[in-house]
Amino acid sequence: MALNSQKPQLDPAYLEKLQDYYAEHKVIPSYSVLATLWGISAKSWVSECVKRFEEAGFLDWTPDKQLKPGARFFERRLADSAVQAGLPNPAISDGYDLITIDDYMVRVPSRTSLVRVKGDSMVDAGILEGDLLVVEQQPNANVGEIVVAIVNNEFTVKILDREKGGFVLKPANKAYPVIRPRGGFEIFGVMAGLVRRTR
Amino acid sequence: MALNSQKPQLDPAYLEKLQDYYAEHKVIPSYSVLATLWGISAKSWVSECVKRFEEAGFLDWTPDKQLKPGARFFERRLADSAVQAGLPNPAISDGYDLITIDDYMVRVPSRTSLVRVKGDSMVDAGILEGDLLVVEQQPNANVGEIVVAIVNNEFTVKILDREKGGFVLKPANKAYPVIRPRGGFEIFGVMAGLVRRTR
DNA sequence: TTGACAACAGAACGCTCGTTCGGTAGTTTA
DNA sequence: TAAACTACCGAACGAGCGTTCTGTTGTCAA
Repeated sequence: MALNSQKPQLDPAYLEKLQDYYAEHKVIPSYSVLATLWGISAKSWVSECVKRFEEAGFLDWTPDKQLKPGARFFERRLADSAVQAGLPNPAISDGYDLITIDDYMVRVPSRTSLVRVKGDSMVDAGILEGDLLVVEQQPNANVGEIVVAIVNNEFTVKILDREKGGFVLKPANKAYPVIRPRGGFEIFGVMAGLVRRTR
Repeated sequence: MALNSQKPQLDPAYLEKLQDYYAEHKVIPSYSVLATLWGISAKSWVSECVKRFEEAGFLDWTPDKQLKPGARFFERRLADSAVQAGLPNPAISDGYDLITIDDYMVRVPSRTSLVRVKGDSMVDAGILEGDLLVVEQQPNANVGEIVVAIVNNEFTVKILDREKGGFVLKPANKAYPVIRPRGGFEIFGVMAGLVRRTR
């Protein structure tokens, strides 16, 4: 006989609408607003759906019994290069990996900060003006790493290298010279990643 | 003793506690929880403080009269290029830092997915192999935009362009040819940003 | 010394919240 | 064909919500 282990179905469209609402307002609405959002006219059914999302990890509760986004709420679909014919199906977690961008980028939140890139001295490393560099703050780095250094009281992004005279900062752009600051320089942190918004 | 200004004073410590609470739970709590959080025992006073934060732009209301983070709620120091004495300026600068990178990158969660970049055909646009492209799914795009297209059942990232024969896909790398697929191609979405991890 | 004012406390109130329970229509299962 | 299940609707209810109004205390300027 068929085992009745199938999980209650949850509507992906509901989750998407909630995520879009949250993206706009940064808050989880009340059940009656959720009802309107989802096109449902009974709060009792909203309650049931919320329970399912809760069990699936998309919603959670604060210690004060307030509804809040769950651990999986901010997951993004990672679409793979190989795609089956036609549109990828909208089903949750079907042929996709799910990650959150923050978890992906930030390993040590307390030491991680963002630095906006100025200039084009690192274009050959794929770092463009306006990009946000994810930087792990630390006072030293290895040769070859991309570092954010403080030179003349300004942040500068360069590749750390060594010459006979000591450490130098190499740009990734032939149009710029190697920087050899008198009296050395201070390392603010090491590049751990970058984020760029183009739209 | 510190002088009070003429404007109603708002306690920065209150805002910080709220921001910490929000960072943990991703939700604005109720007035009674706020009272506990702030060490206040009267909801009436919480109401007063909320009004001040609202006037200052740190809090706001949804169309459904629910309290939500305001425009300045996520305002933080962004490590700016101009830095003094080794430490970022503690004063609020013109830049915004974000609580989550996810917020920065994703505007429409339901239509946003991630695609890993293969190959180096877009290096001149600062898009390297292994980068994660943030893609807003939509079936069409404008000429000049960077799109993710489906060619031969595979994702490919290129610049959309137009020739007399119709739409074509241009790489951003002189070593690669322009792609003119027979029978056209399908557009999966438009690039909205990218994230790269280098460590 | 008085009086204005800012920073709270506390109670009272109407309204909205989420829960519960009972009902119905359509679809499977046996 | 009947029982079981799923997906919803609708009313009722008590608890908690945010507002408002009335104190109380401390500080400072006149």
